[in-house]
Amino acid sequence: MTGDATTRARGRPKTFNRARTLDVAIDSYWRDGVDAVSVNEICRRAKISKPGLYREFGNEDQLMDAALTHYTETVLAPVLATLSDDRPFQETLDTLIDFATREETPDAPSGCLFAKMRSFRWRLGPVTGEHVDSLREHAVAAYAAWLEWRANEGEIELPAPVEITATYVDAQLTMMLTRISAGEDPSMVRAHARLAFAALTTPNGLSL
Amino acid sequence: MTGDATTRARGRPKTFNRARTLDVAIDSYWRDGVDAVSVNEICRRAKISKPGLYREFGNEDQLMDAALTHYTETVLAPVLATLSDDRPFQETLDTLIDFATREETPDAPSGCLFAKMRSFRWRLGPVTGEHVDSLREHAVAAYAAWLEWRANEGEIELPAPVEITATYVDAQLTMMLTRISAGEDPSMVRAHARLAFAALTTPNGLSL
DNA sequence: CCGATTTCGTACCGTACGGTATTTATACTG
DNA sequence: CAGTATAAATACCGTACGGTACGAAATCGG
Repeated sequence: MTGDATTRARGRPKTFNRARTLDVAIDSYWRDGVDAVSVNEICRRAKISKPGLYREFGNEDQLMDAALTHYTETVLAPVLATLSDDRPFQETLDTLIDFATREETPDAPSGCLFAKMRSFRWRLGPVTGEHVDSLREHAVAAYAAWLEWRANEGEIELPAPVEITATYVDAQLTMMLTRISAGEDPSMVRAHARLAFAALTTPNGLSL
Repeated sequence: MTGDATTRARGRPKTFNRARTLDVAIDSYWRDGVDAVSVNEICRRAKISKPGLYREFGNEDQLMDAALTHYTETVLAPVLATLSDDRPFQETLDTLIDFATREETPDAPSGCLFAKMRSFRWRLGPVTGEHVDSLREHAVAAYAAWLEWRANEGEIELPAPVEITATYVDAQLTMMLTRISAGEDPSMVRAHARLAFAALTTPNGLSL
């Protein structure tokens, strides 16, 4: 019936900028940590009123969830997608390490919002919390598929059952992200990554 | 002049039990996390009044510092002391891993208060914060001395300069403690420890 | 211009925090 | 039994939090 491009407005036109608010929230959570940024502070930074934010997102839990969703789509998914690229094991691994140890830039803080949420798992609301759990499972499954693939290609030899190796990769990358966020020296973290992933790249695995 | 066993009291006798309050504080911080326990909550659990606690410890920062001091003396120091024992490398390493992956007991929560404070370094007050920094340096130095000792004995071959290897051991143990506190499966964490420390125990080190 | 409709933000609610002013309780001293 | 010294806890301070009631503002159809 209403053939217009957008549905014609009836009352006061909406001025709330959801995308911009979400950007501020993501940047704040990412840069300063989920626990250090309040809803009040996000409203201050985004220059919006608090009821405006609550009308748009519902509550703090759903705001975080929306931030995590958008972060996943724009940042995390491309990284995990590289696990499906048919490249040498070491190249893909280096991509992961580079992501985890990336230095801060004006538009992208160091570390990873998802990793920060994981380390605060027990403080998250139910929606965000379960979202984090599911993302974690998804990431581990992606690592497992990648590792089995490269093992079948004869490129690496799994030093332990694939579930254990995949969660090991996940744990090591998460730790690297945490340490980079904590301000540790990226070159030191990268040096540790070489040690941690030697278990995968040394031909004989471990003798233990 | 006052020859009595204890100095005779002049006013109302002191009933505040410092040791017991400190025990409650340590257990609370250790079990629930430094960030999750308020001064109010510690007073509630210790059944003391808030001014009483503030008279005894000064402020929250100094209370945490006192808790960390006592925890270090009673829990941490004995563990670090094992690094000076003349035992096979693998035995001492197993001791460290056992400490890091210990299950919770009624009187000792899993994880490590020091590790929990480290992950909250930037939220700590100045006193506790610098205490944590200095403890960390002390621990890394102890790891470095141990590693060099066992390398000189020909028991292991350092896969990287000793400073890097020592901080690697520190980082891995800290991560294990963090994950155990987060409720992860201890057997999984131990399996990952075997992978992480393979870089030290495999004869050839890494080929990377 | 007048309601009807929708969105806006000010001002507020209850709670909890770290920290303290002040009063009350308990002892010794003369 | 005063008077003094010390330590106890009640009751409060200012601030910040997550969340919302409610009236003001802006656009519509008539």
